[in-house]
Amino acid sequence: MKNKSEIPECVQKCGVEYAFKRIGGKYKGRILWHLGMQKVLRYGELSRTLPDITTKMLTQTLRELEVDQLIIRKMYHEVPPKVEYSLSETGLELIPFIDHIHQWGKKQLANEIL
Amino acid sequence: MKNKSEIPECVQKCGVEYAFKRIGGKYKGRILWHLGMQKVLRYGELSRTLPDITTKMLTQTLRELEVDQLIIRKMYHEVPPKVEYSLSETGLELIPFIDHIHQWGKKQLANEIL
DNA sequence: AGCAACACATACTTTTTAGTATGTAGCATA
DNA sequence: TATGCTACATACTAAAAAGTATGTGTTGCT
Repeated sequence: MKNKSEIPECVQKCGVEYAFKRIGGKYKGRILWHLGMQKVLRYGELSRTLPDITTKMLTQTLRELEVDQLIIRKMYHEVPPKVEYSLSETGLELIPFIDHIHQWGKKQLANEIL
Repeated sequence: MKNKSEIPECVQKCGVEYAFKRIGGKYKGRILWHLGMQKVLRYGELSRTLPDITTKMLTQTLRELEVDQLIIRKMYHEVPPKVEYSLSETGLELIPFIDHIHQWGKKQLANEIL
């Protein structure tokens, strides 16, 4: 499987495939979820909220989400710098689904403990 | 981050984190989706439905889903062998959400083309 | 002059995930 | 005897993702 033309059309056009590529990263779901709850978060706030994510991965993941237009990055030209992240329109549309999956996950976790 | 005890509690208990681990693989979403539509599929049928997945990855992914109790594997002791896959109760609960994300993905794909 | 504040960047290494190629079982049919 | 059918297994390699450690810029404060 070398180039795009060799991949069957049905695969390229699959919404599930496409969606999972955009939100399937290790941390993307959680970042989107927190932005969905808090509306606006600064870089440092996100970092403290998700302490297991290294700054490298946090920055990288935020960039990907920005390029994919799921989040909006607003920077203030101040010193020390200030950057705020929030969901875009498209990102907002994902919140109901992330909520669904969150409920499901909580339920599963609860069952595991029993 | 070496062992579980070093990971903050809030992270371990996060339903979003947990859910993405279960269904976040490269192919898991699509496999679940197809099983959701077709109810029951044999190994070969799945393989033909998802031709870009190698047999190694298909088998491996199906095993993971089975261990996670999202799908059910039913084997018939015949020659040549016959194995049927279907969603479990828990797996079924994911269908509305996969449907949601499928709609979202289709919409995004449509926008991209314009 | 030195340090803190904040949001990163970068080089390098390790780990994880996926791909390639080939092999297996057991029976039926040519 | 050879081949096909089906659902895999396994060894090895390559690629992708993540982790570690360290560095950067600007300004105000001490």
